[in-house]
Amino acid sequence: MIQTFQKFFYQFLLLYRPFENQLNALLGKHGLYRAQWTVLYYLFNFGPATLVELASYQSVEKPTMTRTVQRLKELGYLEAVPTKDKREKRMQLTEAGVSVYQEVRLTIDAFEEKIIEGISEEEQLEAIRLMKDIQQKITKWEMEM
Amino acid sequence: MIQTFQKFFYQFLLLYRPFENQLNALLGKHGLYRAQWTVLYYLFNFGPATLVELASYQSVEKPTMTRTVQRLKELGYLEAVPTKDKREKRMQLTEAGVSVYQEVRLTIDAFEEKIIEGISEEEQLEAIRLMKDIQQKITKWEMEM
DNA sequence: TAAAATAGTTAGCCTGGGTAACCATTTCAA
DNA sequence: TTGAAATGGTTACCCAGGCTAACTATTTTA
Repeated sequence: MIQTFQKFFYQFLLLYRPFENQLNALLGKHGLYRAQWTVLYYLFNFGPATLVELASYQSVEKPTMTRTVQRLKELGYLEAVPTKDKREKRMQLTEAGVSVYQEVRLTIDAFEEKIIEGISEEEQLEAIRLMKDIQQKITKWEMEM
Repeated sequence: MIQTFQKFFYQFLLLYRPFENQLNALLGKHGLYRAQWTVLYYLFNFGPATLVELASYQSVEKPTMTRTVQRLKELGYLEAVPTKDKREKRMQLTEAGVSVYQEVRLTIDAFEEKIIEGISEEEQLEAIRLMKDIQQKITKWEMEM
């Protein structure tokens, strides 16, 4: 007998691929990729962050984030902000970074608005809550393992 | 101003990585990966399918699915069923495939049940409907591009 | 103050996406 | 009815973006 939660997670996986494909297609026009985009999103909305903060927030390992950040730095979208602790590198968006984010945001907005059409704000908020909840439970599970 | 739908899709991306990480960790104990697991899931629940059907359902290209299917065949979990059309290869689970699916299912169930704890069946069904809806809209968007 | 912890990097691996080009077979239209 | 187009599948090869292991530099702590 097929359980509802099994369907739920299968559908989650099914949705991911076409979403990422289209996202990358749109980002590609600006020379960006998903992994870079989520870093821009984070820095634009939450302000400066260290590599460890970014890696932990996005659930990837430090070397993965090092590479993503390096690419964004090469593109001129990121710069270091000096801190007391000489080990850490706190990063923030450059002017170019802010303006490329805002420009790309328009393209992505058009896409996201289109595909979420017909779903009320309440439902969206409810879904966000649900996803956050699951994510927290995964973190808890990881710690217990 | 940060929009609700922007948050929604960012949270979606944020949830994907830790979920896939844990899924792969559990599957790894049985020598499997996410891409293979979703094929087992499909064949177990929906019965035999051709490569094109699988690829289209999971939104990947044919060569990607060819590779995934080949690995499952090497593991002895898949076999071809003869059809009229000599071009196509319709695949189904072998006995070993069925029993490995059922065995692994237990591990995954334990994980999925734990992390969806506290979310009612109604909410889950609602979320499934929502994700299916978005997926359809992405397909529509792709066709219009 | 020496050892442990933390921030970040480099090197090298692997999964699993993709495209291009191809073969075999089937379908369709002139 | 048959030649062209469409379809199912494969091979070869490229690339993003995950990972671990091992390292350096700095800070914290016992």
